[in-house]
Amino acid sequence: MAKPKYTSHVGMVDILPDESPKWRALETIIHEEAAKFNFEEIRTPIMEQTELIVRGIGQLTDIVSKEIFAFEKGDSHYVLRPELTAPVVRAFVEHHLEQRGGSQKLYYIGPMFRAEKPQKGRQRQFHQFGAEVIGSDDPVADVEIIALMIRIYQRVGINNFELKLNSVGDPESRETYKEALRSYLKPNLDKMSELSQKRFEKNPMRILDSKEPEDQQFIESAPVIQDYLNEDSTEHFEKVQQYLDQLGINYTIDPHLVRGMDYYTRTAFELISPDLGSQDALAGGGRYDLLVEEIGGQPTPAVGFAAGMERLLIACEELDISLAEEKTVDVYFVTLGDAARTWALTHLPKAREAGLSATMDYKGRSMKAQMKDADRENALYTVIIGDNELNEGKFTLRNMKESEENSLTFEEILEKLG
RNA sequence: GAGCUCGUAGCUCAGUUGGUUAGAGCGCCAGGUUGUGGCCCUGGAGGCCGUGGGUUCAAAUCCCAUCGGGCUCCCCA
Repeated sequence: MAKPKYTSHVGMVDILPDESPKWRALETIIHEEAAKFNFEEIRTPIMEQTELIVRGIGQLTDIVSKEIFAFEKGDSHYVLRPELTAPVVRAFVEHHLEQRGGSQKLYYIGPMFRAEKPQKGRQRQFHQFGAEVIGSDDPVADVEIIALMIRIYQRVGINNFELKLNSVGDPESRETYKEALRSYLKPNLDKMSELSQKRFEKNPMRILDSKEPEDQQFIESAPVIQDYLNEDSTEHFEKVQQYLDQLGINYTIDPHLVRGMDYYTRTAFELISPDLGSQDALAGGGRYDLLVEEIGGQPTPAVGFAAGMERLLIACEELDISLAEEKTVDVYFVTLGDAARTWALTHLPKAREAGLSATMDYKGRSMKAQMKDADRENALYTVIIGDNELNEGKFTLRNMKESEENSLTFEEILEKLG
């Protein structure tokens, strides 16, 4: 096929009319379930200051080091947001949302941008929904976040997934653990992957996440963080597990689960789907008790999740779940002649005021073509308007499914369909 | 950043060891029915065979490059 003159950028895809209904259906589910959990929606700009994202997510993370779309204009440094936790926290601090009292329970839906090579379940512009509880360090908040996340998948009809859970500790526990990890890894460091060697000093925990084959033997018998958690973190982690048990939410503890953003503390979790192939993470999240302060606010504990909408929709495809029903239009005005077209144009608003969806042909085509169009548009009814009908004030109402016709006044038609 | 693979009509794809005007199904438009959709029949529009270069009397077909898609590694949603 000859390439069109203009195309969308690599990894940035159009959501076309045949696809948009399922997106809208998914968004409706997210809004409804978030509302049931009493979360409020927040919408932040697509672009943020580079410094916020770098500080918030971490200089050494993959996201910041190689996946950021950034550019300058005048003195301002812009980035297209790669995730929304840091921006939401920025908004929380900037607008003093803590003054609203209680814990802020916020959720969002929107596009994110990461400059990666696209593949299945990975686009450069992709969409996430997510939720954050800012201002509580209670394990109840962690569990409510997880419950909301899972609830949305269940509403959609996706039930086969695995929840992986870990605690990455508070700063104190983490330092002790990192030291233990370093002394364990050090003797063999030269046998490990280049990537792991690079991470050794600054972020040795990410080594646990490595998939490099040469690293595996060392990772397997590495010390686990659970043994280094202090009393507070241990208790928090146990409470989270206890509450999940009480809610009947299944999970597996994965001591090697370390997430890609530096800001996580204590609870970390991921939702994995066997229906996705290589990019199998449906959603992920955790607690980030230090981020608010890092960004310039008062020390404020928080926890949240983010979920990939494309991946959710891929899972739906695999599971034959259809989120949206076939589109229909209530009534299609079929016109014969100019007088009929004028009549139709001026009566469409009346049908719409009566609560019906209503349309007509825009191209002055033959009756047969109009009927065909009405069929293609899944019109429930057609109203046939010609000279006879205009003279008598009665129109032919055709039920397209039953192929039955009645001769009725316009008022009778509205009453019947309304 | 690395690897594999594929680019022929709007879509899904045929195209025989290179050989005349490049095909099918679906979709689109129109007619068969001068006021009736779906089924059927007939016809039509629509392709510089991704792009550029090379080999050859001759290239959709062979070679090189390039761009784009898909998949994979890394990492993440």
